[in-house]
Amino acid sequence: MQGMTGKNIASGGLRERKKRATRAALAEAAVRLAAEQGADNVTVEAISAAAGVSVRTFFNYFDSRDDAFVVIDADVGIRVRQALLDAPAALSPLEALREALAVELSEAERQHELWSLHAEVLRTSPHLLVRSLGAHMADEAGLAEVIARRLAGGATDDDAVVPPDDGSGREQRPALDLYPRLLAALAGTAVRVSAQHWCDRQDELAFADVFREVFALLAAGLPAPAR
Amino acid sequence: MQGMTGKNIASGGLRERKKRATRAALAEAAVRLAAEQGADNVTVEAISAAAGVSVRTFFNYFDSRDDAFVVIDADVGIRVRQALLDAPAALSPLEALREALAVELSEAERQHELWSLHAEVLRTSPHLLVRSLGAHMADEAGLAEVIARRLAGGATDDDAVVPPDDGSGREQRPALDLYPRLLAALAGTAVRVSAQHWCDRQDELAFADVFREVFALLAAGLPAPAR
DNA sequence: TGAAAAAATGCATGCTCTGCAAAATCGTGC
DNA sequence: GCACGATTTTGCAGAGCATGCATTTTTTCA
Repeated sequence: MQGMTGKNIASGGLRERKKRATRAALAEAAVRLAAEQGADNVTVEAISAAAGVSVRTFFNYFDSRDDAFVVIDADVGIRVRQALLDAPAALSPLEALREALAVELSEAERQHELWSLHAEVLRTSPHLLVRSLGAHMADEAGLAEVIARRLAGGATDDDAVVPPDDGSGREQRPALDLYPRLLAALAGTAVRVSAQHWCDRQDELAFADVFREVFALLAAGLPAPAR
Repeated sequence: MQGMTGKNIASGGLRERKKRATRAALAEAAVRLAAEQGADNVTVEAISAAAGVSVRTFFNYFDSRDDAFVVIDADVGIRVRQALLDAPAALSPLEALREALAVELSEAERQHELWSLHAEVLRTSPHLLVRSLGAHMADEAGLAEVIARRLAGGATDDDAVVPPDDGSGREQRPALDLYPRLLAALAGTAVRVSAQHWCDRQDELAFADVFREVFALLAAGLPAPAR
């Protein structure tokens, strides 16, 4: 494996691919085991064994055991933000938001079985549902930032994806404006509500369609940006 | 428990009052300690000691250490739901919701210092912020249920407060309608966004006022119920 | 006051999570 | 191919979290 002189294709080096694989394996193992025997009865040891790594390695990938149940796809947040930045300038912030999320949700529906199990796990252990909800909303902050950037006037300087908040909380940010936050909150709300609704009537409708409907309902009243 | 010589006044027996006090003491101790030395460096032992109870007792009140940082007021959810049920029938669901929450937020502002500390703790440890956000949203489900009841036609049969979801998840509920959920989600969103905004411009504005403004912005577009 | 109910406590136990250092693996230049 | 630096994995030890159970203390009410 030497001649890899120029191979930073889609996924990046081999090392990174392996990391993604390991992470995905851990997350999937966690969800499957939890669906079988209940999340509370699944130890980190069992998850690690199922994924073929050591316990210590598990904690190199997840901050806590519950994270493995909650964070199925670690960088969905990054992808959405990137999609927002890449969206054609002609789209209003709301439209761009709607499209970016709809695409992401359609993608998720491809792995229908895994997400179904995930939903079941969350349904049977409210403790994890709370964590999941919280995790979703943590993304809203990053979303608001990107929206603010877009509103501020494209700022196509680099289009480098905004990294997720490192969580240190050190850096005092310049007090985000209200409107971007409302947009982000609305988007998050739409995702959440449609997820709930979709979970109830599972298989009857396409997730993305439910989402578009809910999004439209919520968005109908938001005043247009001042610009 | 038949005698009960007419003493179930506002606070209910002495026993219950003591429990509330202990719980409050633990929560306050947790927040103060966390604000001082960082949440990560606060052990359950320290919290328990500060509140004057044993470690084992701590876990009789909170399911986990983090809960003590997050759940400052355990039954705010119950109060809001009760307020919704008690609200005059003349008010639209949105108005009732807005008033109930505004009252609650004003109450919270009375203990301004404690909430300030709480906000600081959440700001400095994102881990807890996620939990807090999740906890808020767990309330939305209960809220949606009460709203649905109100929409369904008052149903003043008993006006007994709806107990918080026991979290067992056993009972398959009859698939809540979409509209109540949207209303609940909107309310939760308003609380969250206004809390964020208020945290940035601390002391400049009254929390309740920010909330009303945000609520109005969000509500402006929600279509009226179909009935 | 005395008995029943509820709460607090101590103890034992298993699991979670972190820091540290050694071993295995990967990426790269030669 | 091979060696060297960088990254990742792993084991181990230790602190802290969380729960079940039996016991003691407190509250309630007759």
